[in-house]
Amino acid sequence: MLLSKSCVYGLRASVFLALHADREYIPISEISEKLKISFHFLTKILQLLTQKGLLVSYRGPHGGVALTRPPKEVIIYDVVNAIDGDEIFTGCILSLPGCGNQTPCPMHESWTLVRNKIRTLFLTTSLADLAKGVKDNNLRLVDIEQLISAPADKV
Amino acid sequence: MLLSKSCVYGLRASVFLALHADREYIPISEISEKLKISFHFLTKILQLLTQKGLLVSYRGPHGGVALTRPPKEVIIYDVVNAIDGDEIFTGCILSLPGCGNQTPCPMHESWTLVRNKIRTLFLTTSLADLAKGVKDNNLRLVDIEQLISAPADKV
DNA sequence: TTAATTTAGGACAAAAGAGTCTTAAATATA
DNA sequence: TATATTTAAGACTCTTTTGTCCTAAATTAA
Ligand code: SF4
Ligand code: SF4
Repeated sequence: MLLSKSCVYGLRASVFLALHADREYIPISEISEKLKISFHFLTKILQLLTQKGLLVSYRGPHGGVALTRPPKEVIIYDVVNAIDGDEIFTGCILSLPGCGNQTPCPMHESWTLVRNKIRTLFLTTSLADLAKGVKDNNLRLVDIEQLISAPADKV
Repeated sequence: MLLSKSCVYGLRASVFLALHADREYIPISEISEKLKISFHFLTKILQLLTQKGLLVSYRGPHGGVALTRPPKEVIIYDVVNAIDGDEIFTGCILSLPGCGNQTPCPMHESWTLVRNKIRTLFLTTSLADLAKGVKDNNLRLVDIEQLISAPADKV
């Protein structure tokens, strides 16, 4: 997988939070139910995002998590970087440790070009962009088969 | 990692074989020593490439492995596809199973564009291209630190 | 024919990723 | 204060990936 499972779950949950940015804290249990992600696993991932400063959390009744910044200001680069690190944006294709621009491997130049496309995509896409796609075009964040079995729960 | 370890090792070994395409069968032990890859692990990977038809193998003294086709005709897409499958070329970024063009997620369009860049790079790069880079520009296939400790073994 | 070389194949172990579960701490409300 | 709600933290299990090791089969050469 290009992104780890944790990262994908973290991204989906972040978009969900962006879609509900008008509300107060949102309990992780609600996110996990709506997005069909294991509650405990998602909790761990969101704890990480909280530690990295992307989310704020609040314990107790009416508690939950919320985005620290408006969805427009949160680029998905930050979400990915917080969970998976920046290897996908800066790493190499042949994975030769210790190489650099002075002694690049045969794929360095062409790979760097493509890698920058990936980087740019993640740098220029915000949670608001993704949330807008979901709202405007009636898109979805959960598996289509799960949608079919419970269409009322569409997010 | 974008590509699995197995895939990276398989690619490096393939480029090594391209660099020695004029020779007969090359023992896996030689490849593993020159490229500092575990012999037994590399053997497994090259067995897979042999099963997929990218290499031919021959047992016994003077045996080893060799490319089935001239390096110019082997695109690295095929090597990656043989080892890691085509997920990197066809897979999605949010990993929602069961989605499609009819019901794309918010990142589908932009991601498809970037993904095609990756695909094109791997479709248009041959083992000969990589081997040429190694020969012409004095590049390398092994970790630079390993080079420093044994510069005579440079490949 | 015997010994040496080399790939084939599969069992096994270690490490990392993914996921589950339990307990503790914080908070709100009755 | 007591109880319910909710995140925090860490132990634990399961699966996949990565890597090691041993034996079998094919081939060459003495
Ligand atoms: S030279 Fe570039 S592509 Fe090649 S191994 Fe190094 S960072 Fe990766
Ligand atoms: S719509 Fe496209 S990018 Fe989105 S989950 Fe499906 S394949 Fe992936």
